[in-house]
Formats: sequence, structure tokens, C-alpha cells
Amino acid sequence: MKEKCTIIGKTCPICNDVTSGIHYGIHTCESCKSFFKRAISFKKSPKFKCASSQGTCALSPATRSACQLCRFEKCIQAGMLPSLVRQRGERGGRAKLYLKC
DNA sequence: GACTCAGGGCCATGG
DNA sequence: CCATGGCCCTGAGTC
Ligand SMILES: [Zn+2]
Ligand SMILES: [Zn+2]
Repeated sequence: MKEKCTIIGKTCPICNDVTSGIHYGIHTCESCKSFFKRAISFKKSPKFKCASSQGTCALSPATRSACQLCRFEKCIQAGMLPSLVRQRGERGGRAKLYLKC
């Protein structure tokens, strides 16, 4: 290999920030990684409120911080897999799913 | 067997 | 004070 995926080093579709690599199935930044992990970790009462909780916001990179609900949904729509989030407390829980590049 | 790549945890800064 | 954003460590996966 060595060729890797040249797509690394771009920007994530969630916040348009610089990607740190592949996280949860797609190229995301550390911000989305932590936020997505937290969202799954919370997994409790849907505190993520929006304008009617419908998540019908613009879902734009500029308003990503506006509504956590929209941000979380955008992560899913981007292609992030919640199943890859370790909620058991294990660290190196690497997923078997790799991007086709 | 050693290096790489990715994920989870905890930290520091920002709102 | 809490949330966001980031860096660090551990661990699976690859070579
Ligand atoms: Zn991002
Ligand atoms: Zn919203």
C-alpha cells in the first residue's frame, strides 16, 4: 500500500474543519469525533433540542454549533457510524470498516 | 515482531 | 459553569 487515501488532509463535511483522519467511517476532525462520541455517550434523554426538535435547520457548517441535534444528524448523514463508538470503555476498539477511498 | 492507523479518555480553552 | 475543540494514550490492524 503506502498510497493511502489522498483524501486525508481535506475538510470534514460536518464543520469544514481540517480532518485529522478517518473517524467513525468518514474523514472528520477531532471536534466532530469528540462531539459524536459524546452524543453517543450521552445516549440518555434527548436533550438535543432544536427549533421544534425536528432538526429542520439549515445544517450548514456555520450553524453546526447552533443546534446539536442538527449537528448529530449531519454526522449520520455524512456517513458516520454510531456503531463504531465504543460505549463500553475500551480504547483501541478499531472498526473493521475501512473507506474504499 | 515492529510500525501504522484509528478510537477513547482526559485536558485546556472558549462561549 | 458547561460545551466545544484538541492533544495524549492505548489498542487493534497491517506490514
Ligand atoms: Zn468536523
Ligand atoms: Zn436545529
